[in-house]
Amino acid sequence: MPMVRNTKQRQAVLEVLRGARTHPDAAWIHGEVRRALPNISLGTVYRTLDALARDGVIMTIESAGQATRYDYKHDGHAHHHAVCRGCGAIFDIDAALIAPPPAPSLPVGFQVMDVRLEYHGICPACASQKH
Amino acid sequence: MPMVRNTKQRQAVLEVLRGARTHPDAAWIHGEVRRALPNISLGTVYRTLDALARDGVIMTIESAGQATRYDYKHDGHAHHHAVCRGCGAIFDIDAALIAPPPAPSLPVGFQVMDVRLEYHGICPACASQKH
DNA sequence: ATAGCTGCAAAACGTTTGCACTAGT
DNA sequence: ACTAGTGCAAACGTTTTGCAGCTAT
Repeated sequence: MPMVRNTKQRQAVLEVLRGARTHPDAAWIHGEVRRALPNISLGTVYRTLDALARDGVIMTIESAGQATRYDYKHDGHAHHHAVCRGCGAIFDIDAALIAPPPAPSLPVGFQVMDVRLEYHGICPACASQKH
Repeated sequence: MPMVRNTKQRQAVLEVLRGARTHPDAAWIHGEVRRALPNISLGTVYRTLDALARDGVIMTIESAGQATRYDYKHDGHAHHHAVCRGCGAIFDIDAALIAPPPAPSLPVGFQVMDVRLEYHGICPACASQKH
């Protein structure tokens, strides 16, 4: 198995993600990390985010037709998301308010790494500007 | 409000989607629809899928780094998905086996159009070829 | 008649990758 | 020293879009 190195790029990306109050995409993260490491490349940001997601440190949120958003898993405090179909805004929902999903009939041998519950719809802001 | 036309392109795309036993992407759908309408363009397929998704007739499944998959909502027979992180394969899960999600603390005024529950992980095939 | 819809092709977009080099272990 | 990680830039695959012509209403 591969050894994982603790580079400043990885630290910086994680730091930005941990401090983010939103659910940023790779480009935004790149811009923020640049303030600490001006020469970091977007490619490295993607590679780092990929690794962090595979390690389960962060999670990804894919919205149709929009850039993938990334979400730091704060101290195992699980939460789900409400995704606006109009503007792509993402709202956090405390998982504690939702009953834990029961074990369903998954394919035999399927190893679950992540359960995600998403409410898709229209946020108030987008609903009001509709005609 | 915009009028929706019942073109043969739209009919054909819907027909293919209804008969699909898998969760195809736009390119596959395009190939299939071509058998009925050889001149239909990929752009039209995308525009049609977009409209159908907005109407709630079909749903989209976004996997990280892979093409968006489309899923016809058969007669309101709701189901959820298990998505393989390795190969992108999607397995259906009967929603009847899962407790109905309780009303959570959504943003005030948020109109829910779709609730999706996804189990992300590794399918048996991908797990066996790992070392 | 009049918009909506289409085909085409080009472009935009997010993301990945090959390479030579750097740096963590 | 060894090799994972990096910066750069080019390439990739998916999706969108401008436009002129077509077609359902």
